[in-house]
Amino acid sequence: MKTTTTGTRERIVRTTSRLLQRQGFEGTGIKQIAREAEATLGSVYHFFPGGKQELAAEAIRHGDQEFSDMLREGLGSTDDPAEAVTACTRMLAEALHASDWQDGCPITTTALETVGRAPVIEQAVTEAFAHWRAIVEEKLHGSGIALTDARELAATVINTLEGAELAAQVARSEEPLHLTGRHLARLINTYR
Amino acid sequence: MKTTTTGTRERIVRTTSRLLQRQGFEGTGIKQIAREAEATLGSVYHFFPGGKQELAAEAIRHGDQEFSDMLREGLGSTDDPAEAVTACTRMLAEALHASDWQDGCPITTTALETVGRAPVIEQAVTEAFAHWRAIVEEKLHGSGIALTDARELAATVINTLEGAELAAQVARSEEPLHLTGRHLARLINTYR
DNA sequence: GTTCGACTAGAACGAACGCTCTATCCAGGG
DNA sequence: CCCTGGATAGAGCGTTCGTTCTAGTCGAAC
Repeated sequence: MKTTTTGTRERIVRTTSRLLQRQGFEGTGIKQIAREAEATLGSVYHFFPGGKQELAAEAIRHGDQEFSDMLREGLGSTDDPAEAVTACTRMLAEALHASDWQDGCPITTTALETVGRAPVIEQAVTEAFAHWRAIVEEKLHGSGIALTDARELAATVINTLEGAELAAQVARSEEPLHLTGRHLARLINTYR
Repeated sequence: MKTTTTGTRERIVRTTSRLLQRQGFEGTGIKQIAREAEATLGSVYHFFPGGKQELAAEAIRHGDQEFSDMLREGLGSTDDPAEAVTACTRMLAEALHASDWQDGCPITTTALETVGRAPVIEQAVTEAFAHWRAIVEEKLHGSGIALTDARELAATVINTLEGAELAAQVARSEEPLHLTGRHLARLINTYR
């Protein structure tokens, strides 16, 4: 049955995504993935014959979608681009706090662990960052900011969100994210 | 002889620091550390009876010092605080490029992998971030920026540097760091 | 009713993991 | 000359790693 099929595959991907987010690539074992996804090793290698790397790449793409959705929701909450970005920091802070500071960026840890040594994963990471930048860029440009400025700002917004989320996770505090929201808003407003 | 003693210990710490920077905590084995530091397993456990975690914490403190020195050097290169920060991004970009995009922030990967699960390491990470913020804060405040503003800006400067370095590493390009330098300078200048 | 392919199931492989343990080395003090 | 204790050396512990492989289940197609 198709339903069961895609069900198992998706369960594996989602579980992998969550585990990579929380414990990274090297800290997550395939057997643990199978166990927590309630699948067997055979199933995992059936769906992902490329092994751990292929599975991780797919999980990164899943995390990409997840984060993209959140960005779109936050950015869509208001017309003002500066306020829209702070809405994103607020959402990130809430989600991070709610997960007891466990769920930071879904791909950062894996990205850092595999940079320069796992091309399949690296490409998924590169694409994810490009997607996120594009989403922010579109919002900023649509709010009247010149295209080049919007593109550059978008890159800095994403990078700063990454850094702030790391800081918030380590400090177990929403403050770094809220502060980042204020500073990014201030920076954006210098372009209008 | 004392020289030999401290020599071995320090060789182990430096090697661990470099390996954690490049492959993270979970991706680095104690036997690999011993091999590359030209020490034996016995020596490693002699100096670090707390095992891998104690060794990692010590390596984090070493990376803390390393990064602190670089911050001080970059920030000291000019009086203007905005220019001083871009000097740091320039130094980071050069170092990252020179290492073939391998040597990013010395502690980020390990910090993310162990957050919430290895208190000894977490504390070393927390202290490192605090040191770095303090260094930047002192520079900004010394340049005439109000204390509260300087403190907040310092936090954002460090967080943004972290995010930009990650982006530069993934993209194998100095551009994210240079761009961040420009944006941080712009943000800082709004406070004067 | 049989054949087939997608999927499940888990035993087994060699290698590596963190760590413990005993043995040895060797300089300085008695 | 022996003794002591910091430092070195590495075999070996039990466990887990990623992966491979064979066997079995089961619905659909002919």
